[in-house]
Amino acid sequence: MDGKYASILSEVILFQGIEPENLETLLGCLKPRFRDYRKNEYMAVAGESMEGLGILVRGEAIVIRENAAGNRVMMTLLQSGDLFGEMAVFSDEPVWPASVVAQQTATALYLQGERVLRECQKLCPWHNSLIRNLLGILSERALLLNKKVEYLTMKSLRGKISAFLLDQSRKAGGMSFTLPMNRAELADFLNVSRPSMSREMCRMRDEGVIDFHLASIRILDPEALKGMVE
Amino acid sequence: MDGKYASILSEVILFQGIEPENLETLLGCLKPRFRDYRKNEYMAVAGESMEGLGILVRGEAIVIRENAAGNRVMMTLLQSGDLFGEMAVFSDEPVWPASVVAQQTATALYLQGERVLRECQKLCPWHNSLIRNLLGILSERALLLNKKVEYLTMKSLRGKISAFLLDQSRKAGGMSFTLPMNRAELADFLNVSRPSMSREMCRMRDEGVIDFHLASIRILDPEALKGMVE
DNA sequence: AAAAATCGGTTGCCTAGGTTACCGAAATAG
DNA sequence: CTATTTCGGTAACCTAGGCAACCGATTTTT
Repeated sequence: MDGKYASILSEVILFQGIEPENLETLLGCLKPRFRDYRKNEYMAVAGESMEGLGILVRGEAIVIRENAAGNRVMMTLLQSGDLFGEMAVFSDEPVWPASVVAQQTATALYLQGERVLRECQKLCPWHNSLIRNLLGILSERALLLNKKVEYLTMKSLRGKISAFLLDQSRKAGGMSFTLPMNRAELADFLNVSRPSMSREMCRMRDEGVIDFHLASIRILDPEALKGMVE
Repeated sequence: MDGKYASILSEVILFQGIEPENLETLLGCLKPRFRDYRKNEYMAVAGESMEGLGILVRGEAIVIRENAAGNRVMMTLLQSGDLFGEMAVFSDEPVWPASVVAQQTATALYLQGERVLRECQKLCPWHNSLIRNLLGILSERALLLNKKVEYLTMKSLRGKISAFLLDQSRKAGGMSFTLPMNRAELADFLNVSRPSMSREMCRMRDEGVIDFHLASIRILDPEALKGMVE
């Protein structure tokens, strides 16, 4: 196995809890295929059948959705160490749900789904860690998507903002916290227009429910905010 | 192990590909906990930490989301043999993402996440099938949610309808197919109001893009429909 | 330091689609 | 066979929020 990417691979969440020396053995079992890409080259095309679970080990790539009309929407930015295709490999008919395009010269590694699932000849315990990690990753992904569906499902803009802020405050463990993204990104995440969101947030501030300055938010009236959800 | 539910358990997707006689042994390994519920009893409360992956083996239950204001939204109807909590058990902090309420006298079985992941003493090969099934189920769930996010993200009602119909026709493998749900349910799924959806669908029919009568749909101009996505 | 880009707030205008309410057809019950 | 319920379509009305366009404040580039 190419040792060039050892330091990156040991950082990959998929291999968490597996010591570097064991990782080498495990990779021997998994027999990954490496592939290099040029800038702007398609690493995966939505709808085509997939070879295996991808791990980006060098460079950057974007996950995009292209609709019939042809306009691209960037969904995720992949960086070195990130996984891609993890949702689709183990499904009934493994096809890429989105396209992946290299943003620079990049290298990816692919693990065949079958090889990941099959117990290796050596019955190595690391294989078990791998599957456990995979289940954890998929669970988190599904929960995140579930959360997103919740936000998107609310009919009122105020409801979306309130739900999001309450979740953030819960995560931060207090009434004051810093937003993890800027306004444009947040508006995009909640699937609303930035000016509308800005307008609504200011209204909420005028009403004394929240206070904020740029990315720092403070919830003044949590109960009122809860009442605004839905 | 209680053999009373053997016939139901062998039908559960989680145990697909495991022969009934082996299933018994496997269950011996997994040591599930059975629990009976009365009608309207809470089987799980959103936010509380969970004991394990649930399988409904008798009766019916609903998965509900209750917001701060207190109004309930039914998310899924669980029937005998259905899984619940599969997204959360293997995540970092396993808490119920939604509440589950028995609709009738019901029985559920819980599998501890740890016991599912841990290789059993007998190194049984069925354990492997179990994990493989689990990965498959989680993948499908995540993909479904992904699809739903796609629909919800479209800003125009026409876009949502078009995307949905194109997906359905792809699934059916032809330009004529039958909708899997009625108007109210479809409107709910796409998160729009029923009258608005009806209005838009009729417009699309007037324009000659689609034709329909109740649940049977026929796409007349696929290209035009694709152009309406996004 | 000047120029350019990024970011967040603000305004006015306008329309997509929500809401309510009603109707006829079909399915189901009694 | 009548009564009731469910389902889908229709119309009038109205508003939440999208859009475009601008501004001042920061930050980054050169």
